[in-house]
Amino acid sequence: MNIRELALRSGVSTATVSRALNDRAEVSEATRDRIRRLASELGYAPNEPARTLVRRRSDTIGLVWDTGYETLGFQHPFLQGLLSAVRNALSEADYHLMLLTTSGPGDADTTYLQAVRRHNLEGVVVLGTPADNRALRALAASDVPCSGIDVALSGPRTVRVTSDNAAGAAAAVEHLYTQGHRRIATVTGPLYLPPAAERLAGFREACARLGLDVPPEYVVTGDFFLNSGQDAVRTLLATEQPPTAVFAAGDQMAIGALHAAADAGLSVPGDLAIVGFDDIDAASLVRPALTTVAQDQRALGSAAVKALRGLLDADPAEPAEPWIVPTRLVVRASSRPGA
Amino acid sequence: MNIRELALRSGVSTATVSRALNDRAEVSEATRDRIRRLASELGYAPNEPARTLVRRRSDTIGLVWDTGYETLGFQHPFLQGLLSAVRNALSEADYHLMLLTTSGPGDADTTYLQAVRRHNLEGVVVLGTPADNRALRALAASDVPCSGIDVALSGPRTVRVTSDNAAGAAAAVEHLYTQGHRRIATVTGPLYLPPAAERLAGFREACARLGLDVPPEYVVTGDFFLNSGQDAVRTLLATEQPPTAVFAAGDQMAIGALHAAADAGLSVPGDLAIVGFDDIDAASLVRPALTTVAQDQRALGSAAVKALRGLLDADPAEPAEPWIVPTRLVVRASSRPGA
DNA sequence: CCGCGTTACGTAAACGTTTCCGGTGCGCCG
DNA sequence: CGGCGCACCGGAAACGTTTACGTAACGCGG
Repeated sequence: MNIRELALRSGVSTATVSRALNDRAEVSEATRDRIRRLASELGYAPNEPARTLVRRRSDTIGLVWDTGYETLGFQHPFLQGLLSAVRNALSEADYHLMLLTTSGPGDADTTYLQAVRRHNLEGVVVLGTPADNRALRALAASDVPCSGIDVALSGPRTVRVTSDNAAGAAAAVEHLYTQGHRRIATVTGPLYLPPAAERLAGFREACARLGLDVPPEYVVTGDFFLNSGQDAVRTLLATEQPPTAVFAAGDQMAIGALHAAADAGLSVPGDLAIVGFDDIDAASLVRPALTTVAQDQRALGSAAVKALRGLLDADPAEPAEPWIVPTRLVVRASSRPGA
Repeated sequence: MNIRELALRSGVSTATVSRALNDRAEVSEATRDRIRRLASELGYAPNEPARTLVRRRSDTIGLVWDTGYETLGFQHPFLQGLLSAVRNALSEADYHLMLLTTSGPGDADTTYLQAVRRHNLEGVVVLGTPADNRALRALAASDVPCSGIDVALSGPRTVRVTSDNAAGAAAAVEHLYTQGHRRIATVTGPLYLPPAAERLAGFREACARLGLDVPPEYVVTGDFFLNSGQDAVRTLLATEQPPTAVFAAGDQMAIGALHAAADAGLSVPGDLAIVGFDDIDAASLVRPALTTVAQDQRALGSAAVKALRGLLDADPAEPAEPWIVPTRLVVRASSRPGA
């Protein structure tokens, strides 16, 4: 069932059918309706490859997400929600989605780019992948529009969308402050990662604004994993003036902090309040449930495709400015004395 | 840079170039190498839409995954690993991956099918989506090969791949038995879901084989969410002969069980041992860490594409039998007295 | 030397669309 | 009533491949 057959059955030419299905003006309303009805009756589906061949655009964008769990590095805490959000935002804008891969690490360093060119992709969104990937750098350096969530691409047509890490961290501090805490420590992520650095900056800014002293030993760097949070709190509790609250820049570390507090015989939040970042699934499952700075996954996803679409019909000359989406503080038992 | 231009620069015809790049035999080794070198020099990438148009196959399979977190029903516990595994297995087999969507709930009930036909997809794998979806049923009923992970499609060319739920549950029971437990209860998932039913069956089989009595009140049905596990254990502890161990058919319910035990002042695993199923991220984060029946996500993913490929070049007449991939018991503190 | 099989390549026809360039009718203004 | 614009539609050329078919050149047995 192709357009020719449909044209025969409708008694018109293929040109008219094409115009009818694509809502062109040069076709009478009567024949348009007739053709459409017949098309859906016969279950006609236009052949996309043929369309993109002649139109020279595919209405398809690519999705780069290549941190398999095999690479034991940083792993994005909530891919699932992000992916869902990106998918929905794209399908609302009538785009199709194709997953990209560098098949194997030792492969050519242009694989992403190759795939984009082969399929006529109009842009890509990059998700939770370390930016030091060779193929990714080549892609960003090209003229392909790239929108990275939590990853800073450097290239002529790239844009970064991210949560407002600084404001989120600041909100955490303010929350602890209003709960009466004055000695607040933090455990950070690896500071070469932009989100980790921004969260620390927000922490410092809020403390300064509130007039809180932050002695050097109150800032300990972790690696976003559970153990580093546990270790950090252990050393924090061994200081002369232990903090009464700690802000962990990631939920896994925050849960590690929970464990360290329990090991020390401290009650949370009574003796030590704890706030995390991300709102991963486990945050609401642990006991006490974790207060945390939630990232709005849906907003991140749709911002990423909005940013990408902006890139698509923007002047390639002017650089796009980053998209910052707000966070939301979710107060749970780990910081709420009443609970 | 298309094949014509490449042919001009190579001094041969487009036919020869095509043959050289596709490893056809009717081309001399010398010219083949020359053309390939030139192609990679010029950064030539063949136009996939044009290829699929003439070859009538796209080398692309679709991925159905439409349980947004918005539909508050059952959500697959570990999409991330599965997706990664599927992607890797497919790219190793030189297939491309396209994400499908039914844009909106009230849409036509043939959306998946439409997308498959439009893009010439050769098959789809279905992931963590409730099977009562209209669009999904229409897809399964068609002649499109469908491989479902943890979802039983009914149609002429469908296959289901799943963990060995029964054996996994049995392994959990055996483990508890060798730890000395004789009064073992279970909290199940919704029994209309195949995995939940199979896990219960495995539980019963193992108990029978080991000569364990399973009074009716030892089997309580939950909904895979945390609260149901907590409630279940609360009622279990209120029975005349409370169990000394409980097998929860999902990790979230197992964590709920952990909470209920803590609320009752019971120590885990001393007073009550707990085993879960799935090995979600949180399982290793909670305290005590959860013993659980881990599903092998990588194996599930690659089994799904193997099953699909089997479907592709199998006789459509004979029905494919399901693929069962083994589970692995991960023993952690919640069932190990020594810890 | 003729015929024939094989190897290596070229010619051109598809694949299913979209769109440019027309070409009908028809109404309407002058 | 002639001409002109407009609304509607058809013919055909693209888009970039693959591949069936044809055809040279060449080796080789008879």
